[in-house]
Amino acid sequence: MPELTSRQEEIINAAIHIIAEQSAHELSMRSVAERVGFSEPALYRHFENKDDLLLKLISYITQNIKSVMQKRDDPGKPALEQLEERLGNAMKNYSDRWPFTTTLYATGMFYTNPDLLDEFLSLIETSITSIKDLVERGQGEGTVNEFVSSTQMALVIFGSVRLLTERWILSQRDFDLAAEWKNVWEALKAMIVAPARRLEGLD
Amino acid sequence: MPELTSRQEEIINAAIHIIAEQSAHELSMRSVAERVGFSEPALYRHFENKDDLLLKLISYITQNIKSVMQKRDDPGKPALEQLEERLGNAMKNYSDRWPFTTTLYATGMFYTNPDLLDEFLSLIETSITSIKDLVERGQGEGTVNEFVSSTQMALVIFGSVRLLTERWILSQRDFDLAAEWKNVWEALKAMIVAPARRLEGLD
DNA sequence: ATTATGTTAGTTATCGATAACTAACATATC
DNA sequence: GATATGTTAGTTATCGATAACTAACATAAT
Repeated sequence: MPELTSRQEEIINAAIHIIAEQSAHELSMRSVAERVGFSEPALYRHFENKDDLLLKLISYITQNIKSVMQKRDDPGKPALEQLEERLGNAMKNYSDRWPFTTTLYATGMFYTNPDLLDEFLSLIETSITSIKDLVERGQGEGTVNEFVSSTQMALVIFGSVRLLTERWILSQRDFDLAAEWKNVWEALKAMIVAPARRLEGLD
Repeated sequence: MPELTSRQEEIINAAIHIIAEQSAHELSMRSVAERVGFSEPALYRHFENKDDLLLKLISYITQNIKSVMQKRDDPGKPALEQLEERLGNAMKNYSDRWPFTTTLYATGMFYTNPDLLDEFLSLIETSITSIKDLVERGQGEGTVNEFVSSTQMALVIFGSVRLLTERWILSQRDFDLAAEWKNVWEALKAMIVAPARRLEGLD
């Protein structure tokens, strides 16, 4: 996680808004300079080259998203509740900071740069692991079905997060992401709870 | 679905291989012409412009993927079996025709063109609907949990498909997609089966 | 306190490379 | 001999990047 100067952050935010409001292939050193309000060569005072800017931009975004998913585990609170809260927060964050979200999805695999690929993979693996840990604790607490592998369950849950978000972006954000997530989560919860609970209607 | 001449198909396949083996932003009329073996202006005999090529390329790919997901429903076969077969086939298709798959994910949201966005949205909605229909029939047959909305269930299932595939691509396809899907599907099946069946271990 | 020196952060002008695309011409096929 | 399909040679626009320069400011030496 590279330390950014306030100028770098300012430039990166300009770039993010270009990608989100226009498109990824309209992102150029020129368009960024124009948006941030000074000349193009000045950007090279703050970033080595375009790739450097892009890499720092991506890790700026992934860092932000990771920080929401990787909240400290509060052992006092039931795992299932905590998972619900964490995913709800993540969705609210996606929604509030939609330029970040849009940029993340827009640049997804656009680039060949191996450092960028690593950044994406790491974001996905971090998110899945964070979910998996809570799922496992939930299995220990008897609230989550323990006959399904926690790894697979985490993938299924995070897959739902990603797909709903992708549809939201493709539809130009024309529905309420956080509200729609509540519906998906209710369905998901019914699918992952421990069998006994399910029959007794304790969920 | 535009009819393609064999030349157009040849050019499109060259473009797909460039995106898959190099990257989306190395796709230019020049690189396509080079790969297909003749000069750049010749491409304009077959496509109006780059956007036209790109749009036909995307719909060529989505058409191919849709055709696997939209198989005719065989009412004789149990819905759950049929769903398993269809998703397995889709995964095998993703794996075998990986340049298609990689291209689809690489161009995902790269472009602003509304026609391209529609093409992507349509692919996702078609896939989800196809899954939803089988889920609903499964609920009618009593094999699938009917207390969870079929729409949400379909989203969860297709989300798993997408996320696994995305990880596979990001990891440079370094695991066996179809084999890994079997594991995910087993977990998924345990999560969607009807409660009674689950307790009786009839799955 | 003033002068000398160095650093930071901006400017304009320009480079070579490459992008998409076009006009004019050539050839082959039916 | 006309139509389809290719070529060569060019245009214009834009890209990332660099060179040469300067204004503003901090700090150190005299």
